[in-house]
Amino acid sequence: MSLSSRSAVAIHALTMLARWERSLTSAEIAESLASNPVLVRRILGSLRDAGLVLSSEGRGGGWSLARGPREITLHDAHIAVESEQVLARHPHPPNSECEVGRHIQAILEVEFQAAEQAMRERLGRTTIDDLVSQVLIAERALPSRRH
Amino acid sequence: MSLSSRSAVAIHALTMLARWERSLTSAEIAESLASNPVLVRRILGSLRDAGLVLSSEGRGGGWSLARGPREITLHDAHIAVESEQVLARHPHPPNSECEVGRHIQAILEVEFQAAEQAMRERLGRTTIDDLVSQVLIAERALPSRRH
DNA sequence: CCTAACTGTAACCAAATTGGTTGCGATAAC
DNA sequence: GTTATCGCAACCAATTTGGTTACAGTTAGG
Repeated sequence: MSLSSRSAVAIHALTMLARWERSLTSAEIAESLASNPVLVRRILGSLRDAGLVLSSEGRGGGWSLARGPREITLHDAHIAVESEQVLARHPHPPNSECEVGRHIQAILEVEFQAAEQAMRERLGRTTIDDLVSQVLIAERALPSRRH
Repeated sequence: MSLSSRSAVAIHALTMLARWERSLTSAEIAESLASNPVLVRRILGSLRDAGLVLSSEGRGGGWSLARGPREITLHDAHIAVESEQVLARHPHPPNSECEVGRHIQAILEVEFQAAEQAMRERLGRTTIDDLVSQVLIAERALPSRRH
């Protein structure tokens, strides 16, 4: 299988905040995700720790973007909620008495980091604002009920 | 966390097969991995299904490369043992009554596939032969005991 | 033909992770 | 002070993971 879906949830939430341009509660976001508020607060909490969103407590509180949607990339969201390693390394060190075992970890580390970097670089090219634009385009393409 | 370490194990095994240029048993490979033969057979079984290695049963049997080490990339090993998706999608479909929920899955799918493709492309640039070369170089750099 | 050395595979295990949930305390607006 | 919100700990079932045991099937060699 793959990683957790936290990235998808985080990006979904960020897109909502950028789309509606107002503070949203964890309940509102949870409804769109067909999930529940606690899960949303968990993930948005990571985004807040990473400086992507702001939260305010108490009545009327909720979540809002900490910077413009053009200044938040999918990569920002990804690293905020997910561990750095996407490709898992050896579960434990190989046998150092084997010539391959002695060196493979260090060699693989370089290769895997390069591959992960390529993925991050691609994620970094799309902003939350791009996603909002795409949502609006997709919505316009729907058979409208207004006429 | 990240994916399973099957890729790392598969690449390790392929590198051994290319380095020693002879048939190896799952026990020999397991020893280098500090793991056990059944696990190795499981993973090498996937590599065989993908056409990367050959196995022969019975006494004197074991595993060997099905093609030259220059014709096997890290990407080949990766897709042979791991599911395609590296970035997890939504755990379940979002609420289609929300404008963002309606479209985010399809939009994210394109972005995530592009990011995964970038990673695969990078993995595809390194061959098992490259790793063997790097092992030999690293080994030569070690303080030798022979003099 | 028998035995030893292999692969193949099913069954099982403990540990970790995941998405989800409940409960409750803290905070702030009204 | 009541209500709406976040913050957080605790817990849960399901899944995945690396690992292990057990054993059947296959092949080479004596």
